[in-house]
Formats: sequence, C-alpha cells, structure tokens
Amino acid sequence: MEVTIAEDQAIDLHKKLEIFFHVKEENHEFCPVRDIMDRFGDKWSLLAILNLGNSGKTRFNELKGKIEGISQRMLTVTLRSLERDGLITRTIYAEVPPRVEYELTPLGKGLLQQIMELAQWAANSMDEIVKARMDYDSKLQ
Amino acid sequence: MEVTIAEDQAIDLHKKLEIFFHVKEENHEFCPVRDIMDRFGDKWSLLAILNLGNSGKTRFNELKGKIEGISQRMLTVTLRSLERDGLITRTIYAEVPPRVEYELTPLGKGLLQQIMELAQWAANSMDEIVKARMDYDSKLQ
DNA sequence: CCGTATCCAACAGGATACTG
DNA sequence: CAGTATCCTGTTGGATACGG
Repeated sequence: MEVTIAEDQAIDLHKKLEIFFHVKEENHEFCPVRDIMDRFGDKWSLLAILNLGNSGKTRFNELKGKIEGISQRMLTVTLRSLERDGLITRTIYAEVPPRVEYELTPLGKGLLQQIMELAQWAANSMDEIVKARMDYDSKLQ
Repeated sequence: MEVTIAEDQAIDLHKKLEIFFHVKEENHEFCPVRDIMDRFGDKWSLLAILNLGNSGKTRFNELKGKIEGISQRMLTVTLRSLERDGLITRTIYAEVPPRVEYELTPLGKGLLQQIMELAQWAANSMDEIVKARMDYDSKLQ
C-alpha cells in the first residue's frame, strides 16, 4: 500500500516534469523557475511576504522592526517591487504624520502558502542537510 | 462547502505561521526562509535540481547542455554546493576519458517536489503578475 | 571530459544624509 | 513617519586559460 502511494507520487511528479519541460520547449522565453528566482530570489522579498502574512495590515516602520537587519532603503525597494507585481497593496492615509499601510493581496497570499510549504520542508530537512555538510567537510581533512 | 474549505485552509495557514514565528523566537539563529534563500536563492541551484529530476543520472557536459547559459565554472560550483548539502551524489568512473555522473538523492528529490509546486504556482500566476506590472507601470506615465 | 585558477565587470544592497 | 538621493563596498558570476 505504501509502495503504491509512493509509485503514484513518482508518476505524478514525472508527468508534471514532462509538462513543465514541454512548456519550456514550446515557448523558449518562458521558464517558471528562472522567473521565480529572478523575482523572489533576492534577500528580502520572501521575508516581507512572510511577515505581512503573519501581521496582516502593517505600517512601514512596524514592518522594518519585524524584518531584522533590513535597511530603510531595501525595505522601500522590496515593497515597491512586490506592489508592482500585484502581491501587496500600499495604502496612504492623508494624515500628519503620514501613515502608510501594506497588506498582502489574494495573489500574495497564494505565494505565502507556497513559501510556507518550502519553509516547512527546509525546517524538516535542516538537520539532514547540516549532517551531510559536516560529513562532506570532514572528508576534505 | 467551498467556504468551509477556504476557512479551514486559512486556519491551517495561520497555525503554521504561528508555529513558524514561535520557532524563530525560541532560536534566534534559526530562520528557514533565510536559510532557503541562502542555499537555493542563487542563479543555478534550482535549475540544476530540476534538470537532474527530469533526466535522472546525468553527466557533467550533458547537464551543461541542458541548463541554458550556465558556464562551466558555475556548473561546477553549483554541483559541489548541492553535493555538500546531500542533495545530489557525484560518481566518478575511472575511465579514459573520465566520466562523472550526478544524481538526486532522496533528499534532493524532496526538494524537487517543493520546487515543482512553486514552479506550478508561478506558471499559473504569471499572467496575473504580468498584468499587475503593466497596470503599475502605466500609472507612472 | 571534467574540471581548477585567475581575473574582472556588474549589480545588489548597506551607510549616511536629506525631504515632504 | 515614510520615504529619496547619493555614495560606496562586497559578492556573484562570466570569460578565459590551463591541468589531470
């Protein structure tokens, strides 16, 4: 029974890969993995998404406090990029002092789900990776 | 019924986020998202994993041909890094000319599954992102 | 064939100072 | 408060040449 499930998953994965590579051949310019990495492979985007997911509607400096180590410049750059891609909204309130709030769009929440899956895999696999790395390094003297 | 499912998912996601941020607080040095990006946020790692998943056991230059645009240097660097983390194996055959084959480990196959999920999300969301971007840019004159 | 070594350009991103 | 502008450094990764 377990074997059957594993086999089904393997077949399913292989089909996905076939589709994926087929799409790639049809349209030479279109490669989802490259696109993912180009858009979210920077230092701060995923962390911003994650914190907005956890906190809901959040102000600029509030967010800056939550994302440890980010500079004001990079938070601005990151948020503008996410806004441009339709992953977050930016709401300006005409007050003094000014108030600006950021929030995930439905699209952004979809990405958050994917990030969480990946983060969970990473969390679960971390021990194994660290162990593999130590083994590898120890064999180089 | 649909609403119930959506609510369940929202609750599930929120629980995951709570756990995630709780872990982060307990161990200040441990942040899966940062770790993911540090390890796989480079230009070539995910593409290498993806191609090894599609092709199975693959030789160095064979892989170089499949990953469009990668230099010899970067393929070496990328493969070494993945090997160090226990995601791929490197098998050297004592022949002339030398033959070296790379293959995903079970751990690497697990990562592949995650990548595929993310790639599928990206593929499905690409139209929406492109549209959002065009809207954003058009509003800047 | 499968690398390593060296050099170098491009760019991400940090520090700092200034504004509406 | 929420940015923008400017400068500057470190790292990524491409090109090239060479070695086992």
